[in-house]
Amino acid sequence: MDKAYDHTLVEDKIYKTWEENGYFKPEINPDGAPYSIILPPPNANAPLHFGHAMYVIEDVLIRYHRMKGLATLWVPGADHAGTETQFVFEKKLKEQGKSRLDYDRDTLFQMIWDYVQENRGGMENQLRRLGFSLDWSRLKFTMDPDIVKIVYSTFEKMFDDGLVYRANRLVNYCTFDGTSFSDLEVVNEDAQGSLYEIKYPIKNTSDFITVATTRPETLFGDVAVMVSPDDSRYKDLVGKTAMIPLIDREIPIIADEHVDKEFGTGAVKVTPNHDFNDYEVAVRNKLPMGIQVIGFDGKMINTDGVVDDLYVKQARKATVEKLEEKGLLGNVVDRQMVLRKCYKCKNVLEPLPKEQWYVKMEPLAKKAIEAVKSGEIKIHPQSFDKVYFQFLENIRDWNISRQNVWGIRIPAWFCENCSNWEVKSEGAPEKCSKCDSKNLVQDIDTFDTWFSSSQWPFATLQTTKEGDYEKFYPTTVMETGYDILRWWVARMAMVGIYRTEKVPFKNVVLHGLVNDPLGKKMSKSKGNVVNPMELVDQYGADAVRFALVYGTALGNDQALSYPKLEAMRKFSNKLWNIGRFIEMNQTKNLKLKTLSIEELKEFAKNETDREWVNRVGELVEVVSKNIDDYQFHFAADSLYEFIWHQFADIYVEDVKNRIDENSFIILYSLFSILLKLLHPFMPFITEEIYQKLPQHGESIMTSSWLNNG
RNA sequence: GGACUUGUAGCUCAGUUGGUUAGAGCGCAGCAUUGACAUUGCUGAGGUCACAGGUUCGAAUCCUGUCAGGUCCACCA
Repeated sequence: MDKAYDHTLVEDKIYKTWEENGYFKPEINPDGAPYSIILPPPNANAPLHFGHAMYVIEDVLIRYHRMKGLATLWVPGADHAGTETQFVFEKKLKEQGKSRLDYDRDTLFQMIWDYVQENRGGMENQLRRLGFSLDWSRLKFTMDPDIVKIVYSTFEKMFDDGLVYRANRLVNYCTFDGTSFSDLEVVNEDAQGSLYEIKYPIKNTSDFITVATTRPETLFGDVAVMVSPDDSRYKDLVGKTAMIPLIDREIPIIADEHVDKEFGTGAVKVTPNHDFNDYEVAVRNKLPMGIQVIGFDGKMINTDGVVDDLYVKQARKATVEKLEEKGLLGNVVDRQMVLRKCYKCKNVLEPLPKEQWYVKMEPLAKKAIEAVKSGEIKIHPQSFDKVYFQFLENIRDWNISRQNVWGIRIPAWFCENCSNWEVKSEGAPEKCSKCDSKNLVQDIDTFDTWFSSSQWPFATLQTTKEGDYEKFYPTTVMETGYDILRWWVARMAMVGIYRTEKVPFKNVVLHGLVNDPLGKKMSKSKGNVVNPMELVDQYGADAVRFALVYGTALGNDQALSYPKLEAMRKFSNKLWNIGRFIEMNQTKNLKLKTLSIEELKEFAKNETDREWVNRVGELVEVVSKNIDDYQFHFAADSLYEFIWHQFADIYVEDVKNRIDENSFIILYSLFSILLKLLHPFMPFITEEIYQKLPQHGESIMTSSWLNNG
């Protein structure tokens, strides 16, 4: 063995051997009980970030259970990531001076498809470089035809069950990305704005009613002015007619509970097409919805020529100026307000009326809540179950339509003759089931990516290999970052239970975020993103893996620590040199032979040796228990402290001075056991040492956790 | 407004059902060693465990409150 461990000579070579020998497949333990994890599918076209490197936790679980003899299956996959990918692709187009609007739907889709196919391999090889023992023979992509088929059948079933419906409501619409979003994709941001007072003339009088608004440009879509029912100032005006300034359209003055008489002027304009609250007010008071005055391209429409074709921001300025000219503008005061922004492009979202597909969530949520309350699904750490319940208990219906081209197209057809919607999972319907018309047009929208990913556990297992679903579903563990508990985990629970009548996973294990060395969230815009692969190059995959697990309790965020990475690199070197010490002594004609803990208890005659046999025996228990309890940092900490500061510093130093045939066999046996205990965390170096020393099996990966060999 | 989470050594963090003298890595000081160790070993300094109460034989740990950071949810136009 070389004097120092060099990971660059080891890792790729070993991974290749593992993969070629089929060690990642559950079939290597054909008689074992099933243990399964579905990898949260990374975005197919993007390189991995540190969140993905945290999947090391899954590899620890898989490798540990594989060594315990279970039939372990870890299914890799890739996500088409609709909005994300189209966003990235459009940015590329923009660099070439193009936009999505320059292409027809099919061409654009094909371009993105090619782009994603080109990039897919990169992400997959990065998962390999991290040493993840994924069964690549079962690799799935969210756009595989068999997956799409399942997604379609779920949609059709939901439609038939009345859980999917089409409704014309206000949606969160991004006029830059050209699509609507669900409530989860809205980012609320505090901002400084202005509250404008605007005078609305009262019909047939010279009086005004003054409303306060942050959005003067939407007044063209007003359908009423409202006041609080118990506001004495306006009592006489309720029931009268006001005139919308600049266009002199007549609207009623109404009273509604929604109004806070202390706020602003106590009078509010009602614009149902451009404000969520106003929409509800209109429904409640049976008011008309009025006209849409902001288009889907972000430009004003239907303003009787006053500000038509101006973008919202310009329109606001222009409207205020025109109001001022006419003497209809009152005070303008600064106002702290909340802007609802697009999570992706950070522009302000417009509430706009649009017909979309919705999933009725309440019945689904009920069962998902029950699954956790009954303990059928366990969340680790448990404190996150509150977030889960909070989301599901207050859930609103889910808008699953996206106007992205990149995505799974919704299998719904509109009858242009009778306005009926046909939903068919297996190909276009020949004719309308209501009126027999053949004039059917498919919805151009695609599914929210999370709609397909909500089906991932059963969709993958139903399409990997014959018998997988029966054997491995429900999966044992779903491990992911806590940041997508609501986006993904809760939705998988709901849709999984709906489709399979079983929970999709028995345990949810949530890890924290990896922040930059200063503890700040890594983000491209801040420019503080560290590529995990560079650290793998520098420190080795084992050191990176161990550093991510060591010293951080499950579910807690961690700051990336270079000193810790360096410490773990040194730890691997320490391990290497214990191996080297053994190898060197072996050349002094000492026999290498490995015994199990039980055998060693018989074999060890002197008291010191017996004590160390017992201590290693205890460590086996501690590490096993901590992995069983998802307390990975305890396991890692115990291993680090014992191997270095007990085994190497004390035991090896002691044996050194009294080495003989028997003590050497004990030393070597104990070391072999330590290598195995460490293997789930540091797979490459433990394999390399294991194979450098004789009397071992062909791979530590497939060796037994408790029995030696 | 509601919820969650964090506050422990100079820095980054562990601290498991409350239980001797509160730990690790890095950093710092001193000594030793070229050995299995591109080093390592030994010794040491460094902590009012955010603050204030309370429960207890005993609190970093449990309870209440305060302060500070972070995150999420819901929000008055």
